[in-house]
Amino acid sequence: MNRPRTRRRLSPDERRTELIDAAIRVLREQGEPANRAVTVTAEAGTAKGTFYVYFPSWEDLLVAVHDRLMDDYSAPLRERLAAEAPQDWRAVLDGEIDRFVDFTVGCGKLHGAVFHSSVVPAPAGDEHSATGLLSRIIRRGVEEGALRQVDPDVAAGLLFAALHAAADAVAAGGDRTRWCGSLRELTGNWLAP
Amino acid sequence: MNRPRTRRRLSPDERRTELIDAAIRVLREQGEPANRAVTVTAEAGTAKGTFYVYFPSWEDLLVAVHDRLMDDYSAPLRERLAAEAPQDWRAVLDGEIDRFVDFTVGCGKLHGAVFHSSVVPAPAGDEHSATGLLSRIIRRGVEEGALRQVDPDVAAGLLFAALHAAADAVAAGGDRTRWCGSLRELTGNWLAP
Amino acid sequence: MNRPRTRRRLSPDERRTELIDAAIRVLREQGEPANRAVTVTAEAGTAKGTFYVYFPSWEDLLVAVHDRLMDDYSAPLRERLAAEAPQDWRAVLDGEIDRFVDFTVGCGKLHGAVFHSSVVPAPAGDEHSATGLLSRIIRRGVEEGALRQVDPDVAAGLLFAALHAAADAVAAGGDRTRWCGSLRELTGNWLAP
Amino acid sequence: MNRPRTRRRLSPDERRTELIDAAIRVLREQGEPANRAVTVTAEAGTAKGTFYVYFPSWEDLLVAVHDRLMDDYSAPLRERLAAEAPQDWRAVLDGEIDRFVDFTVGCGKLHGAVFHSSVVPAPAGDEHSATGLLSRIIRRGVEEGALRQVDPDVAAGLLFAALHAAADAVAAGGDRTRWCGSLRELTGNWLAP
DNA sequence: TATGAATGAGCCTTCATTCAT
DNA sequence: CATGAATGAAGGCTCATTCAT
Repeated sequence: MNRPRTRRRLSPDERRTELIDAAIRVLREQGEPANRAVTVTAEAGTAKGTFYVYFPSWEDLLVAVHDRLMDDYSAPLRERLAAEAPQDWRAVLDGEIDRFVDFTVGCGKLHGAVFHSSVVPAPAGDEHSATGLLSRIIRRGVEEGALRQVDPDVAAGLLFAALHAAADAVAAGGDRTRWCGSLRELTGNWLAP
Repeated sequence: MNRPRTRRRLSPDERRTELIDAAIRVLREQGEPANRAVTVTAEAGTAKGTFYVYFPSWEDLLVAVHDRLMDDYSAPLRERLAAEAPQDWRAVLDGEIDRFVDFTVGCGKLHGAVFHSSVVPAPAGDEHSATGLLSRIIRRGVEEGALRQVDPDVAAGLLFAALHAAADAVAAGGDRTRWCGSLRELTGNWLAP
Repeated sequence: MNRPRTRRRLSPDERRTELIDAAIRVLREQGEPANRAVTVTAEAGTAKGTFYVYFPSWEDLLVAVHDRLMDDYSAPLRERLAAEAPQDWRAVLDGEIDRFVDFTVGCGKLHGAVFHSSVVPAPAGDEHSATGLLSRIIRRGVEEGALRQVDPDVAAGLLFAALHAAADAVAAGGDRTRWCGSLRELTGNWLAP
Repeated sequence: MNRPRTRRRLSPDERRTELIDAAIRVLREQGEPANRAVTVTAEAGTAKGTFYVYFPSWEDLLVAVHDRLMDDYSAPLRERLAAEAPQDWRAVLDGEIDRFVDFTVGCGKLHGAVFHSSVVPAPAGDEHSATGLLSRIIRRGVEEGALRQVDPDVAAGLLFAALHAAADAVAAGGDRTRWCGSLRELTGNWLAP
């Protein structure tokens, strides 16, 4: 009687990836839904119980989503940081302003769920966190004389907060040019050597 | 513990105030608890049902708590803004850095529950919101030549985010001097005319 | 502080009457509301607690409402029954068909709340109940040869049910002429001697 | 009493049936209980939450119970109506008087909960409703000359009400012979051609 | 007598998680 | 591995009733 039409047999990695993909779609559109495991597995086209095969709890999924997004976002930056030659870190920061706002706005409601969550910790030193990346950029900028002498970790925290605020404001309907412009003015006056 | 044998009959205003006070105590120490109405009324020494006499839902209480905190915090600033004589708005902002961080750290877990909540909206124009206040300060500063020409609303949003980040960091164990110092450096370079 | 604008001091009977009036208004329009004591006292313009001064419980109010309605409705019938001279009881029953349907339709939602309620018992012998009245009419009709020999109590029960059904149907939008006509046909063939 | 140590996993249809069965038992004996979901699931030997897996609300269960009872009761009638040959519809109605009273009395308190409920609507045309069935019987009877020319829908409504009243009276301790006899007299005189 | 703030038992419902199949 | 029926702890909220004023 209970004949599941197709018991899609995937490799664990594929299944896991599908769940994360589904979660990203759900979070982007609805934010954190009620009945989280059900909503995500329905979106992924699997059974409710499958959720717990791959993630002991919702928070574990959130961490996985966070890591995925950060990896995607930070790939070009990590590449840049891997290069040892001096670079124009001021320009890099300027570029990140737009890129970060675009990224955040594109995330829709996902952003609040994943990044404002107290669940996903962001230790300053973690190179996979947003502030971790900014911190490394600023450190390089300071070392290479492209930026004013500031405390890289603290500056990264402040900058990230400001970026965040701008992105949220734009996502909420604020004027993109105005926010990004002000942000550029802020970083310019603050971090120029 | 306290078993008041008799009903304490209070005026609605007093009871409401007691409930808000109790909620602030609870939020400060535990953050948002499970069984919210029960926890708050127990702290207030009243019956569970009394909660719903005064607040149709938890969110209504949160709004009341938010308003109370903002009113308390903003009282001196509103006074300053009421005065028409020119003032040293740079110094005011510098002072707010410390005052805001102190305030936020003193809020403990309350802060996240009330201010990160999507429940309590903070329209830019609202003079009772934190950004609304900052915006008015910055506007005055710009008008009176104490601050660089910036977009007051946007600048307030960015500044508030940075203040917030610093306060959160200090609350989480960060070095207060370092964060406030960096913040002062940021505002100094950014907003000095 | 708590100064009730006017503490209307009425004689207990007036107060009681006002509450019953208010209950009838409420029941007619909303049927049995949620928060019954509150709804009725609000309609009556008194305080919630006053309800319990006059009625130990909702059911007691229902009984009072029932008695009031029945007294009003049955007044002409009781008068007729008091007269000892023989009467055309067939015509009386025919007339009651329309009067009862009018009455019931006019009651709106009140009807279901008060008369379908298991709370208000209607002992067959009770001359204040609808079936009690019908029973006495039928008994007189049988005794005076105006009606076929039937069991008065049982016939009253069946007739009342049929009247009720017709009234409910008309209240629900059924065709009045059709229902009353069929009812007249029923009683005619059934009860004619 | 029964503590099933292990989860009883059934097909949805079986579980649903068990819940409806349990509900019928409960309603028959207690009428509509307080804590409805708990009472029914306890009777069914399942966990409270299981109720909501099968019925979004109590009213949905009531509808299911109603349908089940009507299907059971009406099965022989539907069969009769399916046959095209003329039948003695007077005798059928006479038979239904006893059968309906038996059925209703056997329902105990269930009857009021399910059939007096405003939740379960009974449109006149619905062949699964009691009046719908009676209506079809009367229509056939009229067409085949076994019954007087009456409006089938209206007559069905009136007849059903009378049947109901008799059944309720018998259930409440009334004399079965008296009520059924009077009912037979009523239908005889009313509907004989 | 009248008031309306206060009470708390109790019902409804959700949903994270388990586990028999 | 995958499934989805089953679970039950937990929280939200209502409202009949009480009682201090």
